Amino acid sequence: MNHHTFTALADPHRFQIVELLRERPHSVGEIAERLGLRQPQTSKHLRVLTDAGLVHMEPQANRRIAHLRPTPFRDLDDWLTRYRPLWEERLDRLDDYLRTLPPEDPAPDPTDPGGSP
Amino acid sequence: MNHHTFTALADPHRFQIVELLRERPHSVGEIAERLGLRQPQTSKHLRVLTDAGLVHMEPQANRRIAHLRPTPFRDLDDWLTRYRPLWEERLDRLDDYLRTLPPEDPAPDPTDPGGSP
DNA sequence: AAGGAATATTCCTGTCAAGGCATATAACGG
DNA sequence: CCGTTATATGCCTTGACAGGAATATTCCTT
Repeated sequence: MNHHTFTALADPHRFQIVELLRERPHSVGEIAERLGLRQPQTSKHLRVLTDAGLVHMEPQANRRIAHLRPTPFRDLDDWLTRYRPLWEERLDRLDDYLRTLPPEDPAPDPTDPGGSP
Repeated sequence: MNHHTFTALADPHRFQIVELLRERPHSVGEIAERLGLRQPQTSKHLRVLTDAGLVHMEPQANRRIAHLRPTPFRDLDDWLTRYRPLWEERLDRLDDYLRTLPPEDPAPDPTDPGGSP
């Protein structure tokens, strides 16, 4: 996993673009309009996504159509595979998992000076 | 998917921490030592990871043990599910996929004005 | 060739995040 | 209580990045 994939997806607008492209390819203008972005920022975001390998721009006449590229998502899925035991074997070590939950009893506020006359 | 997950994983050091915690929980000092980080930055990164919900800190005597929390990874996996058709149905629309690859034959440069004396 | 539409690039600015360093806090051993 | 270990926090500086506005580029149409 190269961190550029995460960097690209970390920006909310870029994430929206990716979600939009999941349905079908869109032109730059379409993306800008449907997401309420300005055209220059849309182009910039698409450049980041392209450099990260998430998106491929296909010139088509006057426009440029943004496609999602499968590879990085597959890589992400492969990477996640090594984390699946975390929640799939959860039942085998439930006690371990329970320790990741906050305790039930309301612990006294640690910011409270505690001086209760 | 909240973008904090991606933001947390976008930093190479934090990513390394997560990869380290995948094996087993580690204390702050262990993480700092094994990754060659300074202790304060390690604490800061762990705070970011904790705020993003990726990590749970469990006090244990003098130390604080960092555990990986399964939920965000599962969320990531669920989110990715909607993208799996991208590469799994690739064969059904191979032509569409091929268009995301650069052309094999050195096509004439479209920016070339074409004037060949 | 000219005008227009679609997109990219540049410059600017504000914001935010990461590392370095010093220091504060917390829990342990004696 | 004191010193030590483990960790957190605060302050500072620097670099990256996102958005805004203007402008450049590319391609189409006529």
